[in-house]
Amino acid sequence: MALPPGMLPEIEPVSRESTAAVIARQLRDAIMTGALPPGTQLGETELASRFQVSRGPLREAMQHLVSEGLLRSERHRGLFVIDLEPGDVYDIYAARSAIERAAMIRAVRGGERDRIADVLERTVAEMATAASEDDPSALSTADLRFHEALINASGSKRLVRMARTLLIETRMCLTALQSTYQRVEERVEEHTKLIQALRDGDEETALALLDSHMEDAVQRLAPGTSLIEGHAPPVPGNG
Amino acid sequence: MALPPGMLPEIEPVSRESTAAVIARQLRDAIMTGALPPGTQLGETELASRFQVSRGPLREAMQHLVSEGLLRSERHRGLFVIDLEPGDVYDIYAARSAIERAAMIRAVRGGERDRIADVLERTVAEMATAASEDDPSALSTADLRFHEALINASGSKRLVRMARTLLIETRMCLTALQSTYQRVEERVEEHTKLIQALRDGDEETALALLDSHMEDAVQRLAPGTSLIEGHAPPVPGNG
DNA sequence: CCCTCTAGGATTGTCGACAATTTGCGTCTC
DNA sequence: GAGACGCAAATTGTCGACAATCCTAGAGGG
Repeated sequence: MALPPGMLPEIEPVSRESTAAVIARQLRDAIMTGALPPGTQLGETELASRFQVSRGPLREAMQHLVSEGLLRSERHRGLFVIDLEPGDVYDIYAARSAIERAAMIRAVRGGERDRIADVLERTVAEMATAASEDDPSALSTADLRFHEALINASGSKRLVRMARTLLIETRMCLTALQSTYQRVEERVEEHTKLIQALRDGDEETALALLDSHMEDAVQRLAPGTSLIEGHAPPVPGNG
Repeated sequence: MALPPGMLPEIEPVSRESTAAVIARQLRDAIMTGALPPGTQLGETELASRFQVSRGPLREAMQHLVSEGLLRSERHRGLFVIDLEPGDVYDIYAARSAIERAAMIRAVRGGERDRIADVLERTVAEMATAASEDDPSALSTADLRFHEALINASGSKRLVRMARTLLIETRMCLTALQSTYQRVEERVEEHTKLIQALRDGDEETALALLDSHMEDAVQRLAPGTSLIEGHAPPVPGNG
C-alpha cells in the first residue's frame, strides 16, 4: 500500500503555506532588499488589491511582521517600515554577536564540525561568485546566508527563531549603507578563517574571530561606536 | 499653552492598546501560568464568544502568539499550545544564557551599575516575600522578573524583544516541573551574588555566576543534560 | 496675519456570513 | 470481522461592508 520509501522524496502537501505566510515572506524580501525603503507607509487597501486578496489575510501578514519588529504600527494611523537609526546598528550587531556566539559554541562542541564546515564553505563559494561578478547585493545575500547557515547548524530552534529578524535587519543596514563595504577578499577571508577554526575545533579562536568580525562590521557601518568598548552609542533611542 | 512639563506625568491615550494586544496578553498569561496546559486546542469560535469580540481581532492575537512561538498552528486543524519536550528545556536555557550574558555585559559596562543593581534588588525582595509566604508561583514570577529586569536594564530593544518569549517559555517549564525546585535561600542567594558582582563591576564573576545559575536550572529541570558540556540533549527534536 | 474650529476624506478597526478543508463516523463490500 | 469508501459535522480561511478614528484643508473670528 504505502509507496516504497525513497520514491518521490520531495512530495509535499499542495498548499503547505498559508496565504498570510506567502504575503509576509514577499513583504519581508521587499523590505530586506530596500524595495520598500524605511519609513514607507503600507496601506492595507492598496496592498490587498495588489496581492489580489482580502484585507483579512493581509492584516495577518502585517501583524506577523509587526511582531517580528520589521513594521511599526501606529494605531489608527497605519503601518510603516521601521527606519534604523545609528543606535540600532549597534544594537543589531550586539544582539547578533550574542546569538552567533552561542551558535558557534554549539557548532564547535557538537559532533558534526566537518559537515557544518562543508555547508558553510558552500556559502563562502557563493560569496566568491558574487564578488567575481561584482554584484554587491548578491554578495550581501551570500554573506547573510553564511551566518544563517551557522545558526541553523547550531540545531537550536530558538536561536534560529531569534536570528531571523536580526538577519533581515542586518540586510537592511547593508542595503542602506551599501557604499561602505570592505575589500571583498578580506570579507571572504574572514569567513574562511572562521570555518577553519570551527573545523579544528578551536573554540577560543572561533569566538575571537566572530567577535572581531562583528566589531569590524559595526565600526564600518556606524563609525565611532564599538561593541567591545561597551559604551552605548552616542545616539540613544534604544530603551 | 502647553502644560508645564512634570505635571500629569502619567497621562496617556485612553485606549493605548489594541484589542488584539489585550487578548494576546491574557492568553499569554494563561499559557504561562498553566491555565492553558500544553497541547490544549484553542477554538476560535469559543474564544471569540468568551472574549466578547469577533473572530477578526481574536485571530490577530492568535497569529501574534504563533509568531512568538507560544502557539503552533496546524492549517485547517486549529491552534494548539506548544508542549515542551525535554530537549526544549535545554534549548531554552541555552538561548537564555546567550541573551542574558549579553545583557549582563552591557549592564556591567554601562555607566549605571548601581541604579540597575537597585532595581534588581527590589525583585529579589519580591522573591523573599514570596518565599516567606510559601507561594511557589509568586516565587517563580519574581524570579523571572529579576531576569526580565536585567535584560531591560541592558537597554537593548532587541535583547528585550528576543527574551520575551524565552521568559514565557521558562515560566512554562517552571509551572510544568514545579516540584523540582531548590531551597529558596539558595535561590535568593544566587541572585544576590549576581547583583553584588554587577555592582562591583566584576564582569568575569558576574558572567560565571550567570552561567552556573543557568547550568543549575537545566540540571534541575532536565536531569542528565548540561549546558557547559555542550552535547545536545539525549532527546533531540530540535532541528 | 494668526489661531481656532469645523467639515471632508481617507485609513484602520470590527463584524457577520460564506466558502474551503479536514476529521470522524457510518456504511458497504469482501 | 476487517478494510475501504463516502458523507456529514465542525473548524478554519476568506471575503465584503459598516463603524470608529485620525489627518488635512478651508472657512471664520480675533
